[in-house]
Amino acid sequence: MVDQQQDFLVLTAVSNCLKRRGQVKTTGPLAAYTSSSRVETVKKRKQLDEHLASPAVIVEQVPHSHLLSYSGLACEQTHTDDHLLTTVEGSESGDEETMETLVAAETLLNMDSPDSLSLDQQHYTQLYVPSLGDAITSPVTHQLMVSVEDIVGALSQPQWVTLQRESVAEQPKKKKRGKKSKRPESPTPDITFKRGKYSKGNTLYLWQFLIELLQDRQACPRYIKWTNRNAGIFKLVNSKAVARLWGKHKNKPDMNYETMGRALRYYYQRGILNKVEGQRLVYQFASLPKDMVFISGDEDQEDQGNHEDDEDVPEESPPSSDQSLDDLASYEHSFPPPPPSSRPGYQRSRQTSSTPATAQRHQPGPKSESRSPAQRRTVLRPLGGSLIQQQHLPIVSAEMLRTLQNVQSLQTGQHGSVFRTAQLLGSMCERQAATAEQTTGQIVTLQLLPVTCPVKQGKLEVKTEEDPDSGLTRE
DNA sequence: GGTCGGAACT
DNA sequence: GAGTTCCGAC
Repeated sequence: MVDQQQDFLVLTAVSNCLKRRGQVKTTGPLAAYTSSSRVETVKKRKQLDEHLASPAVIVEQVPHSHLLSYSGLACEQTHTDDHLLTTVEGSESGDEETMETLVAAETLLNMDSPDSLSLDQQHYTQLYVPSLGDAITSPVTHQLMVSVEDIVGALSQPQWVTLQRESVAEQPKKKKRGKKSKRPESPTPDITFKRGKYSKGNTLYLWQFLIELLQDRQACPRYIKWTNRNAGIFKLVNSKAVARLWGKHKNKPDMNYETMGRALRYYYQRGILNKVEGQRLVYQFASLPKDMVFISGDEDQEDQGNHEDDEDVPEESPPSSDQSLDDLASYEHSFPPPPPSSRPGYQRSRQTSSTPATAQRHQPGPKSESRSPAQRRTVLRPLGGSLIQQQHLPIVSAEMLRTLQNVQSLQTGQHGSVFRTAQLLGSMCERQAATAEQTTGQIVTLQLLPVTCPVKQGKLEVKTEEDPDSGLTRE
């Protein structure tokens, strides 16, 4: 039984990892066991014990299953389908309101569903180590585009990077007319989030929302896109659509770009955003989470400082800014939000999180508070050491590796079964890398493949499957 | 139509 | 506190 539970320790983490990556669903006792609900942990462990004799986990590819995680729904496809059939409420007349009836928008906006996990919860993997007696909440790193080396290095690196200001932004900002703002500076949040900060309501701040969109293949680059991802510069390709989505998220049906833009402008004062002058609808994050997921082809080719990472061709031609909001309809109909594992900025250590602004405070340079427009120019450092991998090659989740690290830190004698499992998984990753390197001739990051992990009598069997995306075949 | 920031408001 | 709404000016 101990071995079984230890295997579950690994399987739980693996399952969580895969679910966040949107590649799997879990059913059976493990699905419950891997719930992030701490309250239910003990109860579910009992369920686990009762079901250990039966096949404990089914891991399989689920199209768009990450949408479930994104919206905090249970990882059941049937549930998904039901949800996808839901019609967004508040349909209004007029062409611009077409999007209001779109299904996927609600999915996006269900990010703050009361049923959804808090961001904190989503980013913690709960490991139950029977021999330790208590549930251990292990901070996990969600990093989709990373190399193994980067992952290792990341564990001791700051979670936010301060972004460089483009040269165009070095121009002194024109002095605004009128009096100096008497509005008190809202204190820039500290670099460390208190756990549970987002648990109430799960409402995203606007900057978080934008980052979410920038990591969503359906929104980026269609409605919002990077124009220079290394500098954190993005453009609201379809400002109306973005504002509409924001309004939907905030339950403000009258939201428009003018209003949303005011909120964005307040970010100037707080050092969260900069305006890229001379370019309409173009803003810059003062800093970005290091676990940003950059969607392939979401960056303007002409604006890239570094083209090494741009072998990807945009999947779709970016629309014009005045693109009909009907386009948003197609987006929302097909909207598959990114898996939680790719959620930005919320790379939680045990009790920390951060806003871009707060991260900046930890960088050399002017304080983010009370900065003059000229002071807003962010002191940049290159992102060469970033976790963000420059090439979009097969990857392995950092969470997975973290899990392996956690497992491997255990005592061999006490957790032999866990060790064996970790070794098995580790060797699987190595084989993936070797195969990929042979195929591409490049240094390759690892991608965790969909795996089938039936538990039989306390032993883990891992079968890899062909990865339909990479074209690489594994044993 | 985008941008800006003050002011009052939620 | 973090926007939202409205506004006049550019």
